[in-house]
Amino acid sequence: MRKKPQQQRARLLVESLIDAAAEIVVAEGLDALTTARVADRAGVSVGSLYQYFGNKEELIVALTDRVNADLLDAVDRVASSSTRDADPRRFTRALLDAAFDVFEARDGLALALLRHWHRLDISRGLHRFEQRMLDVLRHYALAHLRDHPIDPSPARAFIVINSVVFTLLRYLAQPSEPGFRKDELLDELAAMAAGQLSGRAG
Amino acid sequence: MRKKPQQQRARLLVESLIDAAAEIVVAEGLDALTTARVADRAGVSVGSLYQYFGNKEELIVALTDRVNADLLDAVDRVASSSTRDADPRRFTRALLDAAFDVFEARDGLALALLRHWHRLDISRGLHRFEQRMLDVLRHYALAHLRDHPIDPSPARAFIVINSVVFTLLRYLAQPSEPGFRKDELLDELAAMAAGQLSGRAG
DNA sequence: CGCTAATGCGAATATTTATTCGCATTCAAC
DNA sequence: GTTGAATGCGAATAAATATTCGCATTAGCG
Repeated sequence: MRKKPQQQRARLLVESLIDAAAEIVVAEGLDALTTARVADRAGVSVGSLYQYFGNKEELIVALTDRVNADLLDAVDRVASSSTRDADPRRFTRALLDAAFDVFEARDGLALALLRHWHRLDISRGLHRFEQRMLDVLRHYALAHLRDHPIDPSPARAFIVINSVVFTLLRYLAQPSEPGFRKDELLDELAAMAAGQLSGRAG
Repeated sequence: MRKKPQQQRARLLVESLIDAAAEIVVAEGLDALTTARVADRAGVSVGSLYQYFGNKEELIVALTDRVNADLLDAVDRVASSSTRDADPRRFTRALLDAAFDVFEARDGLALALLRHWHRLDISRGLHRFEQRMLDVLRHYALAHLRDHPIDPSPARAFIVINSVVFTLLRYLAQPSEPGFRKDELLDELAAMAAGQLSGRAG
C-alpha cells in the first residue's frame, strides 16, 4: 500500500475500494477487474485508488488477504471446537463444511479468486493453508493415537486437501446441474478423506 | 477457422502457427500468447494468422482440441487394454498413469491450458472427459460385478475424477519440492480412487 | 506464357487499460 | 481563521494488443 490512510474518510475510501473490487470479481470475474471500474463502483476516482494502492496488484492482494484469513480462521475454528474429538469421518466432515462455507461466503469471493490460484498470490496462501491443515491433522493424529488412528503423511495430506478444495471449486463453479445433491457430494468427500487418512488401501 | 487452407504451404503455415502457440503457452503461459508473438515465432505475419483463424480464440480452440483428443485417446487406450481386467487398484493406477502421461506430454501443454479451465472451452472438454471416464467406470463395473465390484455413482465419479485431475495439476504446477515422491503420490491417488469406488466408508 | 485464385504480408487502426500529475478540496492543529 | 498536510479528482498519457485491409507474391492450370 503506497500510503497509509490517516483520516477516517480515507479509511472508508480504501474499504469501499476493496468492497467494490470484491463485488466486481464476484459478479464478473477477475478479468473484469479494471482500476477504472473499481473506482467508479466505489464512487471515487482512479487517482484516489492510486493514492493508497501502488498498483492494481496491491488491490488484488488486499482481496486475497481477506480470503486467506477466512480460510485459516475456518480451519482453526473447527480444530479448536468440540468436533476435534469426533471420529475421523465426522472431523473431516466438519472441516469440509467449514471449507464449503468459506467458498460460499462473501458471495463466492474465495471461489472467484481460487480459479486463478496459479497466477495470484493465492498460490502462496493455498500453500499456507495446506501447511495449516497438515498441522491440524497431525495434531488430531497425536491426540487420537488409540481411539481414532490416522496417518497424515505428506502425500496423503496433499491429496486429501487438494482433492477437497478443487473438487468443491469445480462443483461450485459448474453452471449446469450435476447428477447428484450437495449432501451426497459432501458425504462422499468426507468418506474419501477419512478413508484416505485412515490408510485403507483399495 | 475463417478459411480452409487448400495448398500445402498453407497447411504447413497453419500447423506452424499452432505449434508456435503451443510453444509459447508452454514456455510462458496463456497470458503471453499474443497474436503478434505467435506469428513471429511461426515465422509468418499476423495477417496470415487471420487468414485461417477468425480470431485469437479460434487459435486457442485449436490448441485445446489437441489436448482433448489426447485425453480421450489415453482413456480409451487403457480401457481397451488388458489392464481393463485387473483389480480396481491396478485399473485406476493404469488410468492414473495415462493421465499423468498426458499432462507431461507436449511439454506440459495440457497442464498449461488446464490452469485456465474456467475460462477456456476446456471446461467443455473437461466435462466430456468426465463423461467418458464415467462410461469407462460403468463398463468396468458391469464387467466385474462378481470379481471386482465397484459402484461408480455420479457423485463418486465426480469426486474421483476431479480429485485426480486437479491434484496432479497442482502437483505438476508446484515449483517447490514437495515432501514426497511422485510414485508415492500416484500410489496414494490410486488407493484413494479405488477405495472410493469400492464404496469403503471412512 | 498468362491468368486467376490462393496465399502472404505488415503497417495502420482501434480499443482497452494501467498509471501519472497538476490542481482543487478538505481536514485538523494552532 | 490561517495554514500545511492529507485527501481527492479526472483528463491526459503511455503501452499493449487484437484486428483490418490494400497490396505483393506465389501456385496451379490451360
